[in-house]
Amino acid sequence: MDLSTLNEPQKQAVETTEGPLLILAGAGSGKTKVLTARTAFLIAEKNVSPYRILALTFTNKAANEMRERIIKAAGNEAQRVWIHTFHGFCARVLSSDCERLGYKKGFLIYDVDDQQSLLGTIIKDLQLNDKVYTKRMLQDLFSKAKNHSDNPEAYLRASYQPRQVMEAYALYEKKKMAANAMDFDDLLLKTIELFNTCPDILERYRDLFRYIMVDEYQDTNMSQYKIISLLAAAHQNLCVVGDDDQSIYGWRGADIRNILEFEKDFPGAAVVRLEQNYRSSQPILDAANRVIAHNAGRKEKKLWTARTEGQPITVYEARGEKEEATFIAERILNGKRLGKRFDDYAILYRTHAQSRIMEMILQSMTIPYKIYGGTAFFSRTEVKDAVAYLRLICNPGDDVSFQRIANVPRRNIGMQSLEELKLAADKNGISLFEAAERTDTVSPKVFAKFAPFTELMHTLSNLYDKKSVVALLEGVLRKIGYEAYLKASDPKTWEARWENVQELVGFAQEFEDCFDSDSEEDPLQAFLNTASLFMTADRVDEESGCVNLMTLHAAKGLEFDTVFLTGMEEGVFPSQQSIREPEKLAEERRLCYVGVTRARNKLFLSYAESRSLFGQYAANPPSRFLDEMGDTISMPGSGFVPRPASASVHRGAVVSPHREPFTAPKVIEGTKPVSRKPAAGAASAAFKDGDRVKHGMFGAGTVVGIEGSGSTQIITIKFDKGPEKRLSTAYANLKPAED
DNA sequence: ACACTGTGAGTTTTT
DNA sequence: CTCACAGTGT
Repeated sequence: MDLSTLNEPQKQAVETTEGPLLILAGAGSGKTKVLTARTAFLIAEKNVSPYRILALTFTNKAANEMRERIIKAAGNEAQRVWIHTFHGFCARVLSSDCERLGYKKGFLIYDVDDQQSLLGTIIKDLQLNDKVYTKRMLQDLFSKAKNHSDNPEAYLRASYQPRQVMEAYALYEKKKMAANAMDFDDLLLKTIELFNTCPDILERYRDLFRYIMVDEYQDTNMSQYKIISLLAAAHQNLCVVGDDDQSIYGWRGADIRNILEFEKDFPGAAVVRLEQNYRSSQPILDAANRVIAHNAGRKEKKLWTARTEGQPITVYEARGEKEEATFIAERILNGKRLGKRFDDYAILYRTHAQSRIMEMILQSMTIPYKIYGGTAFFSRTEVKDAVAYLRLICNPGDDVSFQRIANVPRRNIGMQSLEELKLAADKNGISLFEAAERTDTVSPKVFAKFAPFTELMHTLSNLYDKKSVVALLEGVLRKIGYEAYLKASDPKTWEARWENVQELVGFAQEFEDCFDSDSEEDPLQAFLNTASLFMTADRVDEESGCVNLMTLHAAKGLEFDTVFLTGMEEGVFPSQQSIREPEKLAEERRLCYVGVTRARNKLFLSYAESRSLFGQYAANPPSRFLDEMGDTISMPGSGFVPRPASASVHRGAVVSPHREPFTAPKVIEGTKPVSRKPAAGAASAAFKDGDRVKHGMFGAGTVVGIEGSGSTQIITIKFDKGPEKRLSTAYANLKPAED
């Protein structure tokens, strides 16, 4: 096998096949390449059967990418390598043996929306104060408990949760069991339970998987750690890849200690550091290294690159978020003129809320963009409705789905009828569907209300030939007149919604094409579980030629030619709720590190003097992360005074809501504005290339570039002492030099 | 049963 | 500001 394209540490990581191995893979250091090569090496050089290799990832995307690349490197037999997400792997393990835990064959997977609606009924059932006990709060609490302990109930009790919470938890678990369903966290926990209570099953998998690899190890939680440990206990051939500096999911139960203490947990572990970065230029890496150095307790590593030359990082101070957005949009248009593509650009922000203004400005300048994240495909109402029909056909005991679609499309079934049915079902210990079909449980009136629905469901069930999910889905949509229903319910959005439904059909088709028809599994069953484990229908994302907008979290694992890191302000990034807690602040810093290292060639950091938050203007000082980057970046303008180290800064001050609007005067490129309002300082003076200027702080320099005009004009100056700087003419203290 | 109106809350979210 | 949801009115 040819390992010549690998560098020394990479080669070492590939060739260390026996025993525990920790690969500390810095950003952009080629970890996927190493994982792929390592798998190919095991198959080709060590004669390991592909199906004895288990590779675990977090996202479907990562799993797919790895599968593709492994097949490319090791040939078709590599298809039999077990490459799964943690949840997908657990779902697979459980689907063959869930009966050993008291589940019926073919359990359902409840996603967050299903959980929420179930919790909603529980809050009602237990008559909890819904101001104190919200769906969201219970969901977070239960998930936290399940992420931190394999005995969530004990965990809740140990944290002194009130009786109400304990009761809600018990009922939640009971109802889930009654519906033969598991939530995402259960998939992991129940797998542990299965392994612990059925030694024969654990033995089987231990024996099967001789080599185990885990991607993004820094993001594993307690359950995932336990699953890995159980499987790897005998042979210890466990290879984990990760970067403690990129651990950004602590708030979701990821335990950074898993990676920090790997060598303790698996004695004799080999450690390989991948520190050569193949992605970014030196200036970008310098800034990244500087920021992350402010975190304590790291696995020390220093990224380096052979690309020692590179464009300097640009820091931009905007007055408000509109100006920030305008600056970015202009830069992109400018780049486009110079031959860049729109999809070379990524705009990153801390929270989704920040995307609004960005979108607005991009739209107004007709720059195509796409937003990652937002409402996940399978969370869309119309998609969920359609899926709920399939779920109810598959499992009539699924009360969550029953409630969702009993009145969709409208069948004149309201709260009243539903409540009576629920009561009856509860009393008799049967499902809503069963209760609706029995004349002895509810009043004739209510029975009559549900009769058309239950009859419909029987008709729909008969459409299913146990072979084609697509045929079933299309039949269901036709029979319920879903297109007409969408049209009637919202004339503005029905087309997009119907498209989503069609997309679901497409997804089903894709699934069917890949589905092994010889398998004993019911295709519908398998389809539903696959769908539950997919956040997004990835194919929609293929659109190219667009500027990429996403949160910093969503950017992990991606790279772009040019990255704009926006909202670099205290209280925004780092976020307000993280500032006080050192652990959380450290995670924000890692998030910053992730953001910076997404850029290949050019990085922009921007902040706004004030921005509108919840309808008010809040002025925030520049992010401490800018300070922490030190002289690897240069701060703009004269107005910048380093933040005092003490916390005496008055945070979140609300400044006058009557500030001037941030709109730039509309001018045609090249003409001199007549600024509608004189900008602060000496800004109205016009500069041109080659002009000598004097800056209040940086001294004398030469103008080497001008972009935009009016209050958004940016001027690039090469200062005699020091580097190039980009300044806003409106705010920088600039004067024409006399010399 | 459904449409309307007022209130309150508002990170990040791989599965 | 802007969305989600609970409560009110027809």
